[in-house]
Amino acid sequence: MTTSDMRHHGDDPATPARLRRTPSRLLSLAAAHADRLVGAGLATADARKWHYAVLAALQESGPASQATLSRRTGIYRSDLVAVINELAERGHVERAPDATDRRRNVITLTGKGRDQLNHLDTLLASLQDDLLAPLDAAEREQLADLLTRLIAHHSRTTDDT
Amino acid sequence: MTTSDMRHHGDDPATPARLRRTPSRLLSLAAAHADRLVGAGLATADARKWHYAVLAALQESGPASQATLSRRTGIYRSDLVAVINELAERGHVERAPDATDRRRNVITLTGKGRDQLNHLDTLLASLQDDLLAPLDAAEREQLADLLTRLIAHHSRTTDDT
DNA sequence: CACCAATCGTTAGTGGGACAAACGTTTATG
DNA sequence: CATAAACGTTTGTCCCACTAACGATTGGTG
Repeated sequence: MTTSDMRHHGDDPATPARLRRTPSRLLSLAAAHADRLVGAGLATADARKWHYAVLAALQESGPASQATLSRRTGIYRSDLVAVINELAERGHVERAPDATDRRRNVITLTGKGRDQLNHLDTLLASLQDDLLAPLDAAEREQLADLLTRLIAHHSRTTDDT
Repeated sequence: MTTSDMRHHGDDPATPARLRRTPSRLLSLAAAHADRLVGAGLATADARKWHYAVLAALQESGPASQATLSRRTGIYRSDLVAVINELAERGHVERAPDATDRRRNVITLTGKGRDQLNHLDTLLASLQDDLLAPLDAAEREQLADLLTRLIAHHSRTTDDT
């Protein structure tokens, strides 16, 4: 096999013009590249991106219930169960019933979890740098800004209080 | 249920600062919004995004084998089988054995397929417009440019000829 | 206080997307 | 002619987003 069996789904020879510059497609492709990149990087540290999200949330706001973590990280509470399980297995987090509200579990960051978080912080920083390699500082700012605005706009769906 | 059972995974109250501006996360979120938006829109027309990709490829370059379509659209050849099945069911495409190379199937766009493509073209255009609503023309250009460069950069992986 | 609604953690399941592996068939090449 | 490669297909894996339902618990209202 000279040419890789299937190339990394990058941009191919004769991609239809209509697809080539479709914004939603560009977003998907870029996100896919980003996901593969950070996914592979985090796998190095026996972690997935949700692990990082939970650890970061715990450090920044202290112990929390799973429901709270779900809101803070955007992880569905259904999926959070598995994430907490994995983190608990690795000793990065502790799950204990909440004495004051027995419906809840209190999730606490352990010392080992804090170490892991520090590790992931530096790892993530270098991965983001790889990801944005072709862009200079100003362009990185621009991209972050544009994406943030897109997201903010589309987050306003079915809003009620 | 006053507040939706689970909000659309948009940006939540107290998202950790570290996550808030992480480029890979912004990309994923924006892509997710985009995917949901166009996915829902295309569902209206009983289509998925890969349908559009295949139809566009066929119209722009004429009848092709599945392998060729795979290269042009970036769909894995394994997954393309189902896409072609769906398009064939709907009569948008015809699958016939290639007389000159009996390993291949020749996929041909039908009249009905061309109609559907036209429909999807206008539909897609309006969806892209919804997606980019918060950005002006110059910013849309910028975004497309930045994403294109990111993608181009990361497509160069394991290159050999 | 009794009742009902809401919240929480959890299990199970759906559907899409990206991808690997293997297989039978067919074509190209040394 | 033998072997390698290409093609279409099936099957299966992994991750992500999301829905539905349940048992246990708590809070609010009449």
